[in-house]
Amino acid sequence: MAVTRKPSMGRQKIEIKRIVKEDARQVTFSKRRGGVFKKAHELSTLCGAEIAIIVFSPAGKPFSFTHPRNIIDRYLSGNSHQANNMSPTPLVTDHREAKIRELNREYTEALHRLEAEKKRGAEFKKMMKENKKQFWWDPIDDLGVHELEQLSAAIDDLKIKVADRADELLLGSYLQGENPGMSSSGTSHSENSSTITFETKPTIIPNHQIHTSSLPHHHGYGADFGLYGRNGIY
Amino acid sequence: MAVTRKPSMGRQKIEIKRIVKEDARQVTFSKRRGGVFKKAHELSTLCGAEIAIIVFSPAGKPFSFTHPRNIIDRYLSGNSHQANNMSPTPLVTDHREAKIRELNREYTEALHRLEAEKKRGAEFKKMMKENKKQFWWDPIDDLGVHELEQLSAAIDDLKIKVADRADELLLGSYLQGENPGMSSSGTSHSENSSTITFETKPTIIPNHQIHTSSLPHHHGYGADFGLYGRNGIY
DNA sequence: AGCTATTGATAAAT
DNA sequence: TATTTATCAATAGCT
Repeated sequence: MAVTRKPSMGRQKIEIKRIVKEDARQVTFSKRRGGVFKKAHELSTLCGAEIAIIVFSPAGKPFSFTHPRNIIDRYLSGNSHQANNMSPTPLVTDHREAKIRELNREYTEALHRLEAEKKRGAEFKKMMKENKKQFWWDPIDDLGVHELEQLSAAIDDLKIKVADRADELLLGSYLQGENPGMSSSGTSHSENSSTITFETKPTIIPNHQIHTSSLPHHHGYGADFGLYGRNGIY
Repeated sequence: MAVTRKPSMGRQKIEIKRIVKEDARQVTFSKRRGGVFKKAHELSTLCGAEIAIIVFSPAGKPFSFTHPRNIIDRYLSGNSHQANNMSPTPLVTDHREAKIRELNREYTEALHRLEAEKKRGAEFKKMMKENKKQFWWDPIDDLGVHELEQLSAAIDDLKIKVADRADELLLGSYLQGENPGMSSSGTSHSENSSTITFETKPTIIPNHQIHTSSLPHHHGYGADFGLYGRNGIY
């Protein structure tokens, strides 16, 4: 029954000017943000370039992409503490570090929750799998991969966000002339992180290398730029 | 002269992996850098989003793009002076690059797998829909997606919460020695006014100019960017 | 979220 | 490094 035709206008040319319709703007933001991040990833991969991007959605939500990821871990791991004895403002520094610890706690908590959610997801898939015999083909393992990808991206986002902010805080007190020295280089201690799955390592506070994830978000080293959060400084 | 016209192969599909040929890599970098910047510009213009990008060419030259222009500057002008004369440590750099390649490989691999999985998943869904009557239960449209969506929502909440908290911390610590009369109580989101909001307060002095090197700078769109050179933070 | 028709980006070749 | 061409890839408008 050739009922409704669905030719779709396809892509139409648009002018590059603010999209007025709130709804469409948000949608476009999401789509294009992904596009920019993807392009950034390709650029860094193809050319071995280091790149970092931070973008705030029209609603003020922060997103970031960096490649490669790194450095932040060291700051979070606590290596920087030794340098504090010559910080310009001990009180402020202490205060900041307290904040950071608190942040880490929240972060860890969040990761734990995510871990739980993840388990639930696994259970679900397992359940599904038990019924696979009824199908001529078993798609179970593949289903949800797309969703999981999103999950992974979300987790990475979270990690980066926290890391970035914490890093910013640290930089303020850490940069006052000091040499990190870092004798123990953070080696990839990761148990061969699988590709797609999300590795949630609830370990940020300890003093050693930590999380590594593999999807879209990474943090660059050296080129760290900090900036005020979405609410600016007002 | 009607020479044999060689219509050019036109664009060919390429794999996202490090381009070995030095020249080609540099050319691609230039082209794609421009592409990414353009995309960033469009994103910010279309959606009123704020964005900052910093990228180092394979040769180590820094490029940047930001919109609005001064987000980064504000941060750097207040904190970063003197941050860049630290040891670059070539050894570390080499190690880093190796690490980068490894990450890239894993990432690309992951993407490929995801793409394949997605495709298979889609086909399966389609097939299922056509034959769903044959099964005692249709897991595709119900469970899987629904569950995962909830999960995703939960994650979003966490992300927002943590990000908000981080912002609050950042703001708080920063203001400590600057503007004590600032209350962060109702800093939250206003339903709308998604316009660019980063202006408002030029806090801190335009100490300005950290070291922008001799940037072969941007695409002309947005702005400039300060940063700690790639060796800055070590 | 998925789908197409189009526009836009760009690998090759010059 | 810039231009041109032929394709590939991103995405606007819908559902």
